[in-house]
Amino acid sequence: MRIATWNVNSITARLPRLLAWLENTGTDVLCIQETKCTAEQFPADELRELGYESAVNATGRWNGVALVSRVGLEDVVSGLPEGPEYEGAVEPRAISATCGGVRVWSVYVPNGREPAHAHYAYKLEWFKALRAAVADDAAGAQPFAVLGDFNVAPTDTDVWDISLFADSTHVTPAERAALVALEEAGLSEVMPRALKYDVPFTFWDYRNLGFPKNRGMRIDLVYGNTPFTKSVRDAYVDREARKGKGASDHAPVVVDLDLDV
DNA sequence: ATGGCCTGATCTTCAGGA
Repeated sequence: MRIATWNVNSITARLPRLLAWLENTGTDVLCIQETKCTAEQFPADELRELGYESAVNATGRWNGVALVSRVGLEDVVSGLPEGPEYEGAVEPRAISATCGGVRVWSVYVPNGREPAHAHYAYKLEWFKALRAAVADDAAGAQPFAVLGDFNVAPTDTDVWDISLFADSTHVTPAERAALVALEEAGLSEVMPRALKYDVPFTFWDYRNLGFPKNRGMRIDLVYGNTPFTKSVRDAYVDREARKGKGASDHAPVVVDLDLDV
C-alpha cells in the first residue's frame, strides 16, 4: 500500500496537478492539508472518477484537511476530540479514518506565527490535544499513523540554515517537545529518503528562490506505531512535485508499506 | 532543469503562510 501526505496549498488551485500526481504515483491513501475550500467546493466528484473516496473537514479559505483513499474509507472522525479553539472557533485541522486496514490521521498543526503570539500558545495546546487523541491507537495492535504538516522541524538540520531561525517558530524546544510527546505515546517517525541533496526537505518558500536554492524545511512528517513502522518498505519526499509553475510550496511525503510482512 | 510568491476573499488590497 502506498500512503502519502501533501499540503497542497489550495486543492482548487492544485486540482490538475493533484489528479495527475495520484495517477502517476499510484497512491492508495493521501492525507491532504490546506484544502482552502468549503466542504461543498471539495472536488469529490473528480476524485471519485479516479476511484478515490473522500472524507473532508473544511470550512473555507483557511486550513482544511482531507483523506482520499482507493482502498476503503471507514469510521471517519472529523476534527480533533477536545481540540482547542482559536479566536472562538474550532478550525478544520484534523480528520481520521480507517483505510485498507490502517487507521490514519491527516493533520495540519497551527503555524504559531511568532513565539510571543497567541497562535503559538494555541499551537502547543493543539499538540496536547493531538497526543491525547492518538494515545490509545498508538498503543494498539492495528497499524496506525499520523501524517501531515506538523509545522515543526524536528532537528536543527531540518532547516536550511538554523542561524536564521533565532526567535522563530518551528524550531523552539517546546514545539520539538511536542513531537517527543508523540513518541512517548508510542509513535516513531518514518524518515523519508531525499531524492536530491542530503536532507529530505518538504517545504520551500515561494519567495527568494527558495526551491532553486534549496532553502527548505522538513516539517511534513509521518509518525506511526510499531505495527505501522515495521511494515514500511520505503519512504521518500517527492520533490519533483515541487517543480515548475503551479506547484504547492510543499512536496508530498510518500510511504510504501508491506502490510502482510 | 528548478527561477526574484501564492491563494482566496474582505476582491485591485489584504491576511496568512513558515
